[in-house]
Amino acid sequence: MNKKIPQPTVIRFCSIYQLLCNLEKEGVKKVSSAELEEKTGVPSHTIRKDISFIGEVGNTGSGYEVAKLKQHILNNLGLNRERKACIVGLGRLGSGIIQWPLLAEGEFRIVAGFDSNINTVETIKTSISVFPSHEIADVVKRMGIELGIIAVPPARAQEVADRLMEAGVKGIVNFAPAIIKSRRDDCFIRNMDIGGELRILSAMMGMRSQ
Amino acid sequence: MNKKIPQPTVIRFCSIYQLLCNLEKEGVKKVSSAELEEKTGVPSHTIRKDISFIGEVGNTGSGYEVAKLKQHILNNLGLNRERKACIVGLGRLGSGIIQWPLLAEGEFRIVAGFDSNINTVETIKTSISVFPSHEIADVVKRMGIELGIIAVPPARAQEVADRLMEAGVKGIVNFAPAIIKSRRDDCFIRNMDIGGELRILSAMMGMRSQ
DNA sequence: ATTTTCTTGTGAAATATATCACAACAATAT
DNA sequence: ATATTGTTGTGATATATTTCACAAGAAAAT
Ligand SMILES: NC(=O)c1ccc[n+]([C@@H]2O[C@H](COP(=O)([O-])OP(=O)(O)OC[C@H]3O[C@@H](n4cnc5c(N)ncnc54)[C@H](O)[C@@H]3O)[C@@H](O)[C@H]2O)c1
Ligand SMILES: NC(=O)c1ccc[n+]([C@@H]2O[C@H](COP(=O)([O-])OP(=O)(O)OC[C@H]3O[C@@H](n4cnc5c(N)ncnc54)[C@H](O)[C@@H]3O)[C@@H](O)[C@H]2O)c1
Repeated sequence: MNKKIPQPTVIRFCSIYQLLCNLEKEGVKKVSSAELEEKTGVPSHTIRKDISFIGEVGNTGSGYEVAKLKQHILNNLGLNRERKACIVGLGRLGSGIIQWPLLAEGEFRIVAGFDSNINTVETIKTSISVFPSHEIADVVKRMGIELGIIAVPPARAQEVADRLMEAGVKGIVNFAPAIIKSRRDDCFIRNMDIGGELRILSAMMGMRSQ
Repeated sequence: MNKKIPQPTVIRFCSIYQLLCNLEKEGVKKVSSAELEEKTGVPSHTIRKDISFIGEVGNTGSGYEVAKLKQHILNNLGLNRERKACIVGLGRLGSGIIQWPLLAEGEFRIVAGFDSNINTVETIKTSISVFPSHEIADVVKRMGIELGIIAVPPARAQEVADRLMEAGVKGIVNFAPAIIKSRRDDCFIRNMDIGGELRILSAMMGMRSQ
């Protein structure tokens, strides 16, 4: 363990973590790599290899304890403290998302919203604080915000991302159908675009092989 | 060209396609692999290697014509005809998504919605047809629907996916925070979960290296 | 006309990831 | 007690992907 964890492994861990949360809610106590394969489609030897990067945590002969494996992933992925997030763009999508200020299983909390339209800022009804977007730098630093969610029109996405990075945000989820680039090697970006996902599916369908 | 296109290449093409659409709207006519690197962060040699899988399309010395490269990707990814999609789960998220029946740049059209709550089906105000979810198999076959979007609670996601696959859907975008598995090798699944994306960012942040 | 500057396309090499195969051990059955 | 079955963890191997390096050709400059 403690070697560098491959990126595909990190991404699978995040899926498996969600699965473990759901299993725990169902009252499942133990799970084997074969059962995880059955539920995720990821081959059991890949799952075991993944887990080997974060140390021995299973029981030879009887598999993994759900709670223990979950906690182990939590610790190794740095999810064991709540991180603060903000959202930029309070239109239809953004104002929907802030209705769930707690995200994932409570590992993230949206604490601030921004919009360039002062009218939106003044009239929106929400439980979190909202600000005009020229206050991004101030508020992000003051509140210790580490993550940003972008829900502005595509043509504005890169400039908003640049501002968030400038303010010190270290991770960005972008909902705009625009490819935005990290200009800092200490900030990571994930794009979430339903159109893009449909294109990927469409292309895979045309090639008949996962 | 015409070899099997690697999956990471397919995914990058989908990003680059969106970028080319946006560039075209801005009136940009030509672009080089170095400029694409500047805009996406993907190294120029990777971009050129990717493009080499779909044949020669650039001009030595002067780069790529935006319209031509875009069309070339469109053809090779099988995006050159509109595909029909349906959405299952017409709650807050699902009823929001059907307000945009045309997705991506018009390559996809949502033509039907389903919900298990008959009251929702009867009262929802929308321009697309809605049905109780026991009619999934019928409607999917009748309308020639190829893609499904899942927006039901996580505990219901796998059963809905199974029904869609049974009905003949070949690609699924899942918004529920649940890992769902394809039980058929001719159906592909993409999960879109903001919580999962935040976890991935969080993990990357903890490891300081993309 | 000739030189210089760009740029693509692609085999070859390097790196990263996934798969295999099995020793080691625990649980269960006989 | 012993045999059988089930399961993990991990080196070794195979496969996939990325990066490199440069020939070849077009455009621009001189
Ligand atoms: N709504 C959806 O279901 C959906 C689906 C797919 C993609 N998207 C994408 O998500 C993004 C948001 O969609 P939407 O429907 O909420 O759009 P919207 O037009 O309703 O809202 C955009 C908001 O961003 C604000 N804004 C604009 N420029 C800004 C800036 N520079 N700084 C801060 N705020 C700014 C606007 O004032 C507005 O409130 C868009 O990029 C859209 O393409 C949305
Ligand atoms: N709303 C968001 O912004 C958001 C954010 C993150 C994740 N999600 C996820 O997206 C999914 C939908 O969220 P939502 O807020 O729209 O939930 P919701 O409760 O508002 O809507 C769910 C809808 O699904 C229907 N449904 C339930 N079981 C069904 C079945 N078996 N077949 C067909 N329809 C069924 C319900 O009748 C309801 O209309 C959930 O999994 C949620 O966790 C939503």
